[in-house]
Amino acid sequence: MINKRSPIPIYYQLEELIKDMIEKGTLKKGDMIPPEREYAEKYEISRMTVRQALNNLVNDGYLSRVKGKGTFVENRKIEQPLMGLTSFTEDMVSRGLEPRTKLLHLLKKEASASESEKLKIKQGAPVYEVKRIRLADDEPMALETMFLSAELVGELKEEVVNGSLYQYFEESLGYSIVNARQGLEASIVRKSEREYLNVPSGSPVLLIERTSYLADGKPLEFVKSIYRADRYKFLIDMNREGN
Amino acid sequence: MINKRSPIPIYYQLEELIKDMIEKGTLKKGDMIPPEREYAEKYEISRMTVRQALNNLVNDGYLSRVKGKGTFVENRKIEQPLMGLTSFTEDMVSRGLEPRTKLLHLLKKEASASESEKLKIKQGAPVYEVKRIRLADDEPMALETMFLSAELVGELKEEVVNGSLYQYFEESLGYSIVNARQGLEASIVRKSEREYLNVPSGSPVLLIERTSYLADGKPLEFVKSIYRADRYKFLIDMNREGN
DNA sequence: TAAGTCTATTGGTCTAGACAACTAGAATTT
DNA sequence: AAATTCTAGTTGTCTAGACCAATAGACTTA
Repeated sequence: MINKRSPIPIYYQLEELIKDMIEKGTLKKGDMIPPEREYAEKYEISRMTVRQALNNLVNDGYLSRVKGKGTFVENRKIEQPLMGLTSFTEDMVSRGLEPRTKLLHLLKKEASASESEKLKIKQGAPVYEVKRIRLADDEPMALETMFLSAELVGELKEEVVNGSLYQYFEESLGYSIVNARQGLEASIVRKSEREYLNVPSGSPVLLIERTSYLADGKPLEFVKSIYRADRYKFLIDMNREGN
Repeated sequence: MINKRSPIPIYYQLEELIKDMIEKGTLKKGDMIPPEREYAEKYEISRMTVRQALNNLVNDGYLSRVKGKGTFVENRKIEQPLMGLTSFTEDMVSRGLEPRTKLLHLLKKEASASESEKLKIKQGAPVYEVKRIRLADDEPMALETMFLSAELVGELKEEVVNGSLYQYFEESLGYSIVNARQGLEASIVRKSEREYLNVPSGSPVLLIERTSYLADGKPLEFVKSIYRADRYKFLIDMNREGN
């Protein structure tokens, strides 16, 4: 449970413990969590330490406090990593659809002029081009072409490309996307795309281009996606913090 | 400076005190602020109380801490209006185009079921429906239909509707939009829209629906826009603060 | 019945320390 | 001169309390 002799701070251990329960659904939105004093007694730690853990979870949007009542589980939605920027996988799951990916090709090549410009690398530098069909409930949802600087991502194997690349970047490479720029426009499906998307000629599609940036400002990826308009609506919430 | 007998929490007083110095420029970016123990001694308060103040400022992006070195002033977050949410007028200007608006109609009516739901008002409550053609460099760019609760905006005159409504809301009514939810999808232009947008049959269009919320959570407006895909690309930047 | 009062429980603020971990520069040793 | 060690100063973690403020339900009173 909680290891007081661990070099990992107690408040952090408690934080992860509660966060897990929220993410696993043991604690649902609106539930009241045990009072601070109870945590303190149960784990034989100071209440201030409990509060440090809870404060962090409140700041991250997992919990909210009400004086005199208790501390309650919030909608995990707020914790979205980057507003409006979710991976296809997460996006589909949140819509109640089952995501799947079909790899069309994965190739390593020299960066073209436009690719090098987007990724801010030298022309001719090695890049990966990953082209995939994204399915939801086994029906094509989007056609996606992603460009990655080979220097940043190292060797890219087929197994990796079949899953969620974001997860791979975060968990295996330790990269964290902090900025993204997207462009969205409407268009008509091209002939070459029709066979992949399985739509009739003349169908509308949503073109999404995204460049994602790491903390140091380097672009990690450039992605062009073509979404079926009959199946996909791009949703985005925006807000500014108080003050 | 700091009043220990005030009902205002000490940590909050200290917070405001430091925040003021940052905003007034007494403390500049990169400056190291006095060590926690110094604040504690100077104001005769506990170091934990100082830390509570500093923690809040760190969370708000005013300060950053470096273990073993000190606490430093950060670049004060730029007060972005609302990421990705600019008025048509601002949007066009930033693209180097000259915005113009042509009013199609301005009418007051009773809210339909869907309108009342979007605006969170009672069905049958008075709403304004404003339908406008948005032009850029005198060429149609979008067709826009906006719904507003009459109770919130009071009387809406034609003169007002011909300019930037956002400006009117902010400056004349004192409303400030803090949240917005947008949905974007691709479609094919409808026959009824073609004459306004001046595009051939079968042309792709970008449908944008937006609901804007005030600080108290009330929706101020619900807007449906139809943009010409051949002229308009929706651009959005996203970022998350530190972490 | 209705209104007011008490009480237990909750989170909010605050103290006065302790020791750990990290940084940078000074002092020492090799 | 270079490498190592020491030291002062910083933030980070944690304790074991104290009292305040808000809530909700039980209880009392008019």
